[in-house]
Parts: sequence; structure tokens; C-alpha cells
Amino acid sequence: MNKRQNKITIVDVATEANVSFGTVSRVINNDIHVKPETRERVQQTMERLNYVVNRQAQKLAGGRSNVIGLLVPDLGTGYIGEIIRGIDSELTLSDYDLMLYTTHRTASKEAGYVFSLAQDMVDGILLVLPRNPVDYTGTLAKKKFPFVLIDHQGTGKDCPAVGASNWQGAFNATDYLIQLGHKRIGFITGSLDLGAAIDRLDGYKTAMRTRHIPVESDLIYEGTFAQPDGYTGTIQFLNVEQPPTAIFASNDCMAMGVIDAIRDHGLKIPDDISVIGFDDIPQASLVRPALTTVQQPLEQMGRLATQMLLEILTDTDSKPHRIELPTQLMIRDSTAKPKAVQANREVIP
Amino acid sequence: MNKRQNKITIVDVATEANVSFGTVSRVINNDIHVKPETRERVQQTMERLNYVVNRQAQKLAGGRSNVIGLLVPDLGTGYIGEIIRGIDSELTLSDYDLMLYTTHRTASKEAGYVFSLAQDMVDGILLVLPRNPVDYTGTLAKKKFPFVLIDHQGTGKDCPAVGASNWQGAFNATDYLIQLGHKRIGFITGSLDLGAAIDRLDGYKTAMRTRHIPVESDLIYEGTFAQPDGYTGTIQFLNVEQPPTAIFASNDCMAMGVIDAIRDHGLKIPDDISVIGFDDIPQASLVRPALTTVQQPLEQMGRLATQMLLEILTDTDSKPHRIELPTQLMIRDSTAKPKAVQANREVIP
DNA sequence: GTGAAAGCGCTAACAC
DNA sequence: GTGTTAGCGCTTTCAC
Repeated sequence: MNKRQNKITIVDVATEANVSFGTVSRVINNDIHVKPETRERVQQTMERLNYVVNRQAQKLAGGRSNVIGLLVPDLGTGYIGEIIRGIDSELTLSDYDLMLYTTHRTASKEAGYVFSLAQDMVDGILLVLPRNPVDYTGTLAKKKFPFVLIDHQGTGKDCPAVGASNWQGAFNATDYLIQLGHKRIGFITGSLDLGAAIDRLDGYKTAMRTRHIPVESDLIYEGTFAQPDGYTGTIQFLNVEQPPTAIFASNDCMAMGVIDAIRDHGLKIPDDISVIGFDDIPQASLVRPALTTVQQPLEQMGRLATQMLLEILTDTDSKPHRIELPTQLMIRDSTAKPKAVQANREVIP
Repeated sequence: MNKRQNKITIVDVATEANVSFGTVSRVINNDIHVKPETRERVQQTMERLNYVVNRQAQKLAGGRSNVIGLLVPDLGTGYIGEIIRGIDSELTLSDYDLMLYTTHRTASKEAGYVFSLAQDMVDGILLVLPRNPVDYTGTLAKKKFPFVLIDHQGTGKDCPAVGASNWQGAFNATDYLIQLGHKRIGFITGSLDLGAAIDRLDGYKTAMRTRHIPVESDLIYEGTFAQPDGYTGTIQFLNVEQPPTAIFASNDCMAMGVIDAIRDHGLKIPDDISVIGFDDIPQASLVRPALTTVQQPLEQMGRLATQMLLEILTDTDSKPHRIELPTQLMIRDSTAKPKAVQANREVIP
């Protein structure tokens, strides 16, 4: 048949269809300047020959590669998985392919990957939980290279991004605990180099202050979003003079650690201590007691970001905007009134 | 500086370093025929100019693309996530990039993707939980296109594959239940078009027969590996004349459904009914009671498969082999002796 | 409307 | 050892 490796190229199609290969290219790219009959004939030939375009060649010749790059910090948590699901389901509807990169939480790799991808590999980039986007957003924007940031706030720059209202979520969760009657509320932060972590801490503090409850430094433990932090933070809280009656972990993973620590201390949830998380990962509703937490619309964030990127890809100068999706407090079984309040109730009347 | 879009090519590097661009190509490909000094000079120039190879062009020109394709059924379960983690961590050590495709459980898409990828996009393909590999393994093998199957058994063909000992795992789990004293053990199957599902069912049946316990058809429910199947299967079991004292679900997702159903019926685990799963997904140890399950070394499977692929990639005619990793019964809190046995204990002595 | 020709950035075969 | 050359499969002028 053909030279080697039964690879079908536009040349093969062209010969078979009795046209020049330039015309075949036009058909592929839906160019208007092709006679309908010719187009029809070429398309049939392509099908008959099982022709598939070579995207490398397409991209190299100056076209699009139809590949978008996805940069994530890691694959360890269900958190990222949810976002990827959203991206994937949206991408499946288009005909873009996905190139996945993991920075393994190494901030320094980030910019390197981004530039390498932007140079020629992909048509656009999606960045989940970027560590230091300032390193490259400027350059990317200058080159007019399409990209969207997912779950990142904090850069003053206005670049395309989708996130969740972390501040509001943390505020609401804290306020809910206060309304239950809690006054001593321990807070375990995420990595404070991440905007989301800062916003959550901020929401907690503001809620406390709004209700005139002092924010005490020994009730704030600095974590990194990893499960063990929840454990050690809790241990530390349990050792302060007047331990908290509720603990708010900046994500569900750490909340799991909190739960373990409380249990290991022979205390009961929510009777002795209430626990609240953030994210609403699939496990949250599965653990017993089911975890009260702040739900982030992760999958939807992935979806939206992808839609934005696709839009930028087609309409080159659509202005960048930042979308913030609402978070939602999911009240389940790990939170209750503090014992003191329960006792009061019985005594006072 | 250069023509357009400040893209640095080998030509730029060549001019800067005063060599021909062929030499630069040699340096890139670690060709031996380059004088050490020249190599050094070229490498420095590449760094100074921030040069990055264009992989599209590399692949097009007949070289490798340094991209491997990963085909997964979907991203919904932690199951696939674990495998991907293994793949990713192994790939990070090499300098291959990852292209991710989701078939969304559409078996028909599988072969299409595979051929499209194999045509030119990637150097090798990793297939997780393939639905009907027979459609393409033959062709791929004939073309000598590198690929590895993950978590699939059943094709008589001997193609490179890594899986887990599903049969043995199911046998052991069932036997464990029998030894606890259970005789009526409900079994919920996975999608029986998957080799793994068949093997697990088989392991269950064999264990029962080995211990001379009849395999009853109303204690076998045909599921699809999805959580709701666990729920409906359990409801059905609970309605048979003599309900099972233990339920073995073919994966942890379905086991979660089983747990819900049992709870909704006001029964306790493991007191009234023991539950056992398969896979040991992260949630398994997190739910209460912690789920007894058969652990599959998912991450390791991903790792191993990747190593195999990389090996095939470098050593073109390494003979294909199939690796089967051992499964391991993780005994936790969702299994116990059946009530009857517990009662007997107290009465007989 | 269609064909011909010039690259895109690179590898690999062949010279010297 | 290093330079030269011919493609890889495609897009995109520019002719006609």
C-alpha cells in the first residue's frame, strides 16, 4: 500500500480522491473554498481509508494541536480528582485531548512545565492549585497564551480564574459553631502560602471577632492540608489549659486526622468535641459520624474553568475574568451543642 | 531576536554556539559522536537561551515523542486514581509525559482511541481496565507498538499485562468468612464482562464448594461495580427466606452500598451481618465500622505496568509477560462471627 | 475552487 | 567529529 507502517496521510487520501493534498487539508479544516462534491468525495475517501489526522504535524505546521495541558500539584487526594472529573467531562464534549502533569507539590517545577507546555505542546493550560502563578501569568498573558487558574485567589492580577468562596465558607462554618454555643474553637490552617488557606483562616477570625470572641493563638495550629496535621494539631489543642469544644480543620483530610486524635483520646464526637471540615470530599459523608463540612463545588469548578479556557481558545480576546463559586455548609453528625450548653439547658428552666 | 514568538529552535542554538544544527540535534539525543567541548558549549548555549525541544517536531521527524498515552474507563472512583498515582510517580522518574484519555466506560471508544494514539501521538500506551482489548491487542502486537494492560485478565493472548490475583483474593475472603462460622454468604458480583469480576465470583464459588457449602443462586446478585448495586443487592438478600449472615461485595464501592442498606434496615454491622469488600480503596479504612476487604496493590500495579512499558520502549523486543500481584485480606471491623455461633458458644460449654 | 510550493522544528542518513 | 540534506505530515500562502 504505502511506504511503511500503513500510516495513512493526506497524500494517500489525495491520490485516492484525485485531488491535491492541499484540498484535503482544506476539507480537514472546514475551509469554505471547496466544492461541496469535492468535499464529499474527500470525506468519503478519508473514512474508507480510516484516515486520522496527525496532530503533531498539525501543530507543527502552525495549526492547533487540540491538546490542552493540565497541571496539578498531585494526585493523592480525592480533592484534585473531583476537579479533574469536571475538566474531563467538559473536555469530552469538545475534541480536545488532555495532557496531565504533576508538579508533586514542587513549586519550582511549576513555571518550568508551564513554559515548556506553552512553547509548543498545547493550545491552552489549566492550572489547579498553582503555587506561585506570579512566576508565569505575566509572561503568559503577554504572549496571549490561553490559560485558566483553578482554585487560586490572591494574585492582584486579573487573570482568568475560577475559585470558591473560601472566606465566606469558613465564616459560615465558624458562625454555625458559635451559634451552637461554642466559644473555644480550635482552628487548623492549611498551607499559608496558598490563598485559599489564608482566606479560610481569615473567615474564621472574622466570624470570631464579629461575635466578640477573642481569637487565641494557642487555638490556631498551622498545618499543611495533610492528614497528620489534623492529628498533631488536635493533640496540641487537647493539652492547652482550657481545650476547645470544637475544632475546625481547613480541609477534610486534616479533619480525618482530628477525628482519629479525638478518638484516641477516648473522647466522643460530637458529644465531647465537635469537628468541622472543608471541601466535602466523598469520604466526608462516609465516615462515622458523618462529617459536617463546607462543600466546595469541585467538579463544577473544573467544568467552568474548562469552559472558560475553551472560550478563550475560540475567541482570542475574550476578556479575562475571575469566577467565584459559592461554598455551602453541609451539616451532618460531627457537630453538636457543647456539653456546657446542653447542661445549662437541663438546669436553668 | 528571532522570527516570531520568541521561540528558540535548534537553529538559534546552533548559530549562537557556532555549530551546525545537526550537531545540536546530536547533543540533544546524547549521540556519542560529539566532542566533549562542543557538547559542553552547546549545552550551555541551550541553557542560556532557555531552549526547550519541540516534541511534536521530534516525533514527526521519526524520533520519540516522549509521551505515553493512558486510557482509563473513568475518573469516578478512587480505584483508578490509585493506579494513576503509581503510573505518575514512576513516570516522573523518567522524562515521559502523560496523555490521559477517558473512555467513560464506552467500550466502543476504546479501540478508536488506541489506534488514534498509536498512529502517531504517543510512544506507548497504558490501558487500565480495558473492556475489550481483543479488538486491538492483535493489531498493536503486529505493529510492534508498545502497550501494557493493567488489571485485566482473560484474554488467552499473551500480551504484556499486570493484574492482581483476584481469584485468590476472593477465595481467601470467602474462606475467612466460612471459618468465622458463616454458611449463608451473599455475593455481589462486578460487571461480568470484566475478567476480574469473573475471577472473583469464581474464587467465591470455589471456596464455598471446597468447604462443602452449597452455592445458592439467590445469594448471588449480579452488579456492575457501582455503589447502588450494593444497596439493591442487599435489599434483595434481606428478602430471601433465610437471609445471609455475611455479604461479600466484589468491590469496596458496592460494599459501601451494602453498609447503607443494612443500616437502613436497622441492622448492625458486624453483629447482625458481616460485610467484606474488595480493593481497599482509601475510604475502606475510614468508614465506621472500618471495612474488612481484600487489598489490591493498585499503586504498585500502576508502577509495575509503567516500568514494563518503559522497558519495552527501550528494549524493543523484550518478550511480553504477564505479572500477577498478590492480594491481601485486610481484616478490620466489619466482619465477625455470626450470631448463631456466638450464641452457641455461650450455650454449649 | 484547486494545485503547487514553502516551511514548521526536528531526526537520521550520508558526506567529508 | 561535524556539516549537509532529505524528509516526517501538515498549514498556509500564492498562483492559476
